[in-house]
Amino acid sequence: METRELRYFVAVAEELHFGRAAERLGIAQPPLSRAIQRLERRLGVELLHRDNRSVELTAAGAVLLAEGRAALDAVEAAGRRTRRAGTGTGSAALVLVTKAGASGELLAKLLDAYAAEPGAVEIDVQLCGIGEQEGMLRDGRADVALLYLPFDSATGFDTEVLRSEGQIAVLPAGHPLSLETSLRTSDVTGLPGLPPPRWPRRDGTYPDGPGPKVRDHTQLLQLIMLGRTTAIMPESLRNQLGEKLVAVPVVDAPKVTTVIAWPPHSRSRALARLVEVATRL
Amino acid sequence: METRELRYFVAVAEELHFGRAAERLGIAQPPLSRAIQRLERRLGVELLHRDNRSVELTAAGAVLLAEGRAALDAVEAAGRRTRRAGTGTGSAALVLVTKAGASGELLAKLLDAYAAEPGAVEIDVQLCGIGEQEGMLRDGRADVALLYLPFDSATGFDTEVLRSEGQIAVLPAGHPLSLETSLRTSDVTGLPGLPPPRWPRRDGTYPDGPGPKVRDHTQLLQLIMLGRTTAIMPESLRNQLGEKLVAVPVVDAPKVTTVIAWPPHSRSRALARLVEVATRL
DNA sequence: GCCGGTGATACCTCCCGGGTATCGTGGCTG
DNA sequence: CAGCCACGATACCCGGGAGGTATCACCGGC
Repeated sequence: METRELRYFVAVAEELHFGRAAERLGIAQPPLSRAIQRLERRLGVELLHRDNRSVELTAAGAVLLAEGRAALDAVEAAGRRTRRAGTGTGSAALVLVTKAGASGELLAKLLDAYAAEPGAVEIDVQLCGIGEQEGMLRDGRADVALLYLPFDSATGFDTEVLRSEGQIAVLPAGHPLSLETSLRTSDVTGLPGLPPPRWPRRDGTYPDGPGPKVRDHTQLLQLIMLGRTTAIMPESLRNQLGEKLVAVPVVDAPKVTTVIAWPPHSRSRALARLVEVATRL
Repeated sequence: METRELRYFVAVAEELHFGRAAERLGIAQPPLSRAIQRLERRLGVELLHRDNRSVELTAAGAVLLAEGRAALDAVEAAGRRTRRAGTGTGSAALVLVTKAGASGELLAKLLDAYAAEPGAVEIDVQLCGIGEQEGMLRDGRADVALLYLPFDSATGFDTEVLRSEGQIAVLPAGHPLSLETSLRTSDVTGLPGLPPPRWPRRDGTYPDGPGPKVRDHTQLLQLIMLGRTTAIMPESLRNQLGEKLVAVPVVDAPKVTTVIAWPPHSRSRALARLVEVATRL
């Protein structure tokens, strides 16, 4: 199976429409139809059910969509990482990705400690939005990531645990609950007039609900300050809170584990060193 | 990057010889040379250093070799799993792979429990040699595996722990140590006249050393019975020992953990059910 | 019944993958 | 030191297939 065929199939499977898929791929519709037919013939499997009015995935097609995406990511990663390894200054630079707005203190310590190592290479730190890190690691835009379980998913990566911490509720100063010394999750989520914030989904849309839409942490803190919402977050963010905000430990919230994650087949010397430094912190 | 180019590059990188690589690929040498040149030009990176007498990998080439193998496995997996999903009886059969000679008792319980579930699909059990399981899971020949840590590596897979057990030393009956109630690793490995067995490597060759070559567990037990070697193995294999063999716990040997492992992007209903049943055992 | 949208087919072109023949270059050997 | 040989690169040719345009076949809706 060639990657071109996979790309074509994934496009059609996502659009469920040959015309739009062809447009997205920058080719005409007939070659696309033929390519899919050939693919089906070669695999001996019906991938799409064409109903002369609508296109839908068969069970086999759903499998190929999931597996094909993963395979395309792997191919893309191979290209990107090779390019980076070759065009670099000789010693390949590493790309580390972490969530924008996450506690920078751990990252700063890691970068400092690594830079002090002999033979340290340049590390390119990329900040990205919620849930993007896994994709970047998978398709080669990044080599290593700091992930926060259980918010992020580290499935398919090798990981080392760096830190585990509790969570705090962030409340506007003066709120009745801000006088408590500890809270439970249910105390915070069910507050009348303080609905939980709504984070964007991967496709940029927001779930329905009464809470305010937020895109990042500063926005969120601002909204809490204004008394419009409240939130539960890792306790290492406590020192990023301003004057008007109060943090109260939430005893039954799940622990947040910070891990350093990398693709399992990585064999880079620099990466191994970075991970080693991280675990020694 | 097309998979054909990746296959070509991996062949050359493994052979470090264009002629042999071309032969292995079933094409002539000139097209192979051109394909590699084009790949290098497109990536803008030198992958191989041709010295008019020898071919060697550059740093970027080494990266592409590792990443390319992974990508090719992913593409192959996509094809195989799709084929299986389509040509099956409708409800896709799962392929479970485990080491030949491993304790079958846990597997039997798992298969029985799963078969009793409503909507259970047929499970094809494949036995394979040492260290082959990861490859089979990676390239789609299998969907799920029973792995034994720390012997096998589960990096890159999702896993659930099924069991953890100690290890025993297996000695010929009558051996002085067989009267002990517990041993340490160093008691067993340093025995004069009882060198540890040699297992084949992935390429079929054996490491050097005095011990006898073994291919599987029955062979190994036979050799222990003959007083030619001795071995340390998980205690669940105790009930496979015959008359002439004695098992003694090895207190400082690492615990052996049996896990069920599957590729992280699997979304199959049947697989999820199987894993759920396994964790309930 | 006509129209519009959709995927499939027919047919053409041209690029590129693959083949054979040959060259250029070094290392090895007699 | 000359000739040979091993090996990758180059030159040139051919055929298949990828991609384009024009058109058909089917069917739902007004």
